[in-house]
Amino acid sequence: MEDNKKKRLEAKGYTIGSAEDFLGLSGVESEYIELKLALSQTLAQHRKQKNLTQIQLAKLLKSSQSRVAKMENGNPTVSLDILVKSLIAIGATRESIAKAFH
Amino acid sequence: MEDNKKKRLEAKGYTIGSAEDFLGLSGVESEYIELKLALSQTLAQHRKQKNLTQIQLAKLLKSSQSRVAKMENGNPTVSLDILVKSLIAIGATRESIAKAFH
DNA sequence: TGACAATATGCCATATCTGACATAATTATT
DNA sequence: AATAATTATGTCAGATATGGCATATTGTCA
Repeated sequence: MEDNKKKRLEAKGYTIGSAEDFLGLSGVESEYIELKLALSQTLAQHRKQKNLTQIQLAKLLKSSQSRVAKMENGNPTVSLDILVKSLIAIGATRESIAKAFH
Repeated sequence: MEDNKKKRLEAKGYTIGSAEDFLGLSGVESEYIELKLALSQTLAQHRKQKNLTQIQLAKLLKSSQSRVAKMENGNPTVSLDILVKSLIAIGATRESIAKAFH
């Protein structure tokens, strides 16, 4: 568990120390990150389904393309709040948001 | 809709302008607030089910009693992130978190 | 391959959230 | 009712997230 997983997260900007630290984090923090990634992917799916570019979505959300990119990549500076708000704004149902949590 | 609802939200610290503004907000923002309140209540339920005081939960979360109180009341200065992290920390399953979104 | 559209990354000033503390209000317990 | 225990509210300095811009990278199509 996975140097691969660790590297994937590090590549996205998460700070991860030693292997032990990483294992130690596996409680709350890692589950939270998983949820965030699930929401990120859900957002990207909804955008693509609507044939929108990140720029178009950014305008809809009154945000910027760069932030949309970060949202869709689970960047650590992106909050659950803005992910959920964005999903609502793009028309995702509560049910489809809930699915990401399952 | 509902001076009652408006007043309930205002009492919790949400800034709500004219009735029109409030209706205007009824899209993304109000749905987001509803979700947050649902998570707040879920957190309170879990805490009570475990017979913990807010102080005990605060210690578990490495936070403070006052912040726990705000979490459980849907205070606008509380983020979804911390609500979800707290739910995970208290042992809520992903499924039970998802239910709040349904 | 080159040119163009789309997405990703780094950075920053401003805005928002955080834990903590003090204290008020509410709710048991006697 | 009085006291104690619990929960709620106000405030603030420090921490984190925000949109936006510049630029890099990747993908697409001629």
